[in-house]
Amino acid sequence: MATKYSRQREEIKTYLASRKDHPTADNVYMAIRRQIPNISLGTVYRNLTMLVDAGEITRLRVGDGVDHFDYDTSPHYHFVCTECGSVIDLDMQNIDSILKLAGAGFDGKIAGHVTYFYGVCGNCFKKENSESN
Amino acid sequence: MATKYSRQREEIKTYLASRKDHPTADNVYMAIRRQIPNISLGTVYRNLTMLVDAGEITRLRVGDGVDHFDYDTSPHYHFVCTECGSVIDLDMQNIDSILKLAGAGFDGKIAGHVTYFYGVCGNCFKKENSESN
DNA sequence: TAATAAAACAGTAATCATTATCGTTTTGGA
DNA sequence: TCCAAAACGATAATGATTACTGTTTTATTA
Repeated sequence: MATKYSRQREEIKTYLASRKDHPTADNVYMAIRRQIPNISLGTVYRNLTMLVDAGEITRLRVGDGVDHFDYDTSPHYHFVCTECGSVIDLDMQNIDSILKLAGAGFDGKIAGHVTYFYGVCGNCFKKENSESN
Repeated sequence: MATKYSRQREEIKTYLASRKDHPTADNVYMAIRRQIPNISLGTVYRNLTMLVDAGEITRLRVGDGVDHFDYDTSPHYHFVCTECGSVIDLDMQNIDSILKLAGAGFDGKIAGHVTYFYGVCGNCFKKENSESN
């Protein structure tokens, strides 16, 4: 029941805290192997799930078929580039007011919402306009 | 290149048009087998993807690990029940104004957004309150 | 109506992310 | 130091989806 220390979990937290892109389980696995070469992919998955359940990190599902993980658990929104797949934090005010709109005329209980934005990120847009076409 | 008629695809469209829940590929497969017993699951997947690409249906990703399909391609929002997993249409005004909020202070091009709501649906809420607990 | 090439099919194998299992190692309190 | 719980590494299993392959269907043309 009680959670015990593990070096693997600490390294995972440290790594996630150092990134503002939003690594996948495999990204984490590849990175941690530099510190702990024989870490198992299963260990990465298990610890990521533990940290999500403990509320220490957030699991992001942006429709690309792979889970991303975010050390920043404060409420904020994400942008997904349809060109390069990168997931970027957005600096925007919160839009929980849409919960009221959704709840009007609905007979269940709305607890929250998932929103992400998509389009072409600044980098890809620059690239497109500097190519010979 | 040209699309040819297929009875399988027609049955899939007819089935989807008849439902307002949001069937998965496997739901469609099970249902169509009553009409075409030896239809292949691969055929269902291939046709669903074709219909999505043609803009005749919409693919819904609500974070449960399975794609759902919607015959209604008009812009609208969905609610996902965290108890029973059902996906329900919401009757609410559009919230594309959040695109402006997201675009302010972002250097890329925002093309759209994905939003869904979650909580406990009316049915599950009723059940919870009629149980002896 | 017969010939034919493209499209679609059924059946099945492969892929990919994720979870489960299992025998071994580590942790932390007695 | 002892020991039970927790965590681990390695690997197998799962589940949704996609890819492959030889056969059948569609639709056009002779």
